[in-house]
Amino acid sequence: MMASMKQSQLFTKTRKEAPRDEEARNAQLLIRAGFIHKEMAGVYDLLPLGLRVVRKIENIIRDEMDGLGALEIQSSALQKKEAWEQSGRWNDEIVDNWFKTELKSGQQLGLAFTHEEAITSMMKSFISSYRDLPIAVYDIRTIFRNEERAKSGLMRGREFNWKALYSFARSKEEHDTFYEKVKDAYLRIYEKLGLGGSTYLTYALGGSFSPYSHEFQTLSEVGEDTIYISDEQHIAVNEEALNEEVLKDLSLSREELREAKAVEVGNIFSLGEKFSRALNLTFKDENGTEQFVYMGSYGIGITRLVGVIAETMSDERGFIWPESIAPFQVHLLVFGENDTLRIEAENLYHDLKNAGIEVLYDDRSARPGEKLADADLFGIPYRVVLSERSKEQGGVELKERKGDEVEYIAQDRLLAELQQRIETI
RNA sequence: CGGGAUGUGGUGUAACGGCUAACAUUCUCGGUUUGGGACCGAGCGAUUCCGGGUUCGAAUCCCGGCAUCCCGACCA
Repeated sequence: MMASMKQSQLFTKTRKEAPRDEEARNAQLLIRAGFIHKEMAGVYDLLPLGLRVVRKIENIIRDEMDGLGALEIQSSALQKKEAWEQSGRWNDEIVDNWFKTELKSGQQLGLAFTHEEAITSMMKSFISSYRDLPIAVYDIRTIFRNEERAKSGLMRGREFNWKALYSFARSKEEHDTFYEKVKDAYLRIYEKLGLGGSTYLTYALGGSFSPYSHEFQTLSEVGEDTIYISDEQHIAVNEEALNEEVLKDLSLSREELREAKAVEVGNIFSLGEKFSRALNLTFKDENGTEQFVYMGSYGIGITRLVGVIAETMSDERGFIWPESIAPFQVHLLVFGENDTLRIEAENLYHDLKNAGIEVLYDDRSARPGEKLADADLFGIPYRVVLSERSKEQGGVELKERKGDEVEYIAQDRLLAELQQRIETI
């Protein structure tokens, strides 16, 4: 992926009007700005700008996964039926959102919607002794879910990108320690994505070996979940798990909780021996006794995160991406066709680019109005304008997308100014 | 999967059962323009989702299918 580029190279186009077949704000804006293209209901192509956002989110996640000591792999999308039969999940009565297909030979295959079975099966090749553990592997890839009803743009698709982390431990204690570290890593991820304030560690049902599981919910009006928030502890309880037992466990009372709509942006599960028993993933302990591996799985819906962020970090003119995931850091615009200005803009572009700043340079011969409208729509954090007017004011104009303040600064000070402001991650 | 709505140039819309399916935008060409999606002129672009039916005549009415959106159900 190029760090910087000229806008004239961008083949996508912006639109003034949202397509009729999208009602969700996230999809309307992402399509208007040319970040995604709709293939069919619940299925979207990631275009250059959208892909850049996704890559940045992925890299934030990668850093945190690496920090946990997890190693990245790439799992296959085609999965064999046998592993799923061992866990009992091949049956459509149990899992109804499978996409299944078959080989020419007639052998049945599944299109991955999760990887507990596949990874557990795979790890049998690599785990045999307590010396091999603990292990954590993660995977960032496209998965498929045959949703009966796709909805809300990127929020609930049939094909989407996600990150899955699987952990393999010798004991519950070893697992629990790792689980807590993952919890913290997740919170740091949402923080880095600019969702820290609106994302809550949420207690939900579904824990195999505890009264509840943990999920991460981000406030949004388009959310499908209702959560009850404790502002004091910055945690929440999913409506489905709002019972006396859970409240007591968390030392919470109903009175201090407030209700809100939210989107599930991640979840973490202690799987215990559920899959290791089903697929017979074992290790020999120090005494030579065979034990089942204690597992955990941890997911983050990357595409859905793009949807949530698009939904919440935008105004009537377009996106307001946080610096950490904006497709570019700086949007450089030049107005008019004046040769001197054009040369200066070109030089500025190269200076910023060579300094390692990600610049989108609008070198098109479009009119100012169109360039400004596109800049607002794209939502790149810093907008730099070079024009006759800016020259009269002493150099270039600098404006942050999120604010209204316009500053004029000398061209030779621009780089230093930007370097000072732009967060380094 | 139950219910509702909608399908018309690339995009957004209009058109009483009746003229060559209209307007805006995009796009192409020429000209004038350059700080909030400019203006003038000339063009290109449609099997009105698909199939059947009613009618002298269907974008329009009826039936079936498909697609998309929304509500619900569902949702490791």
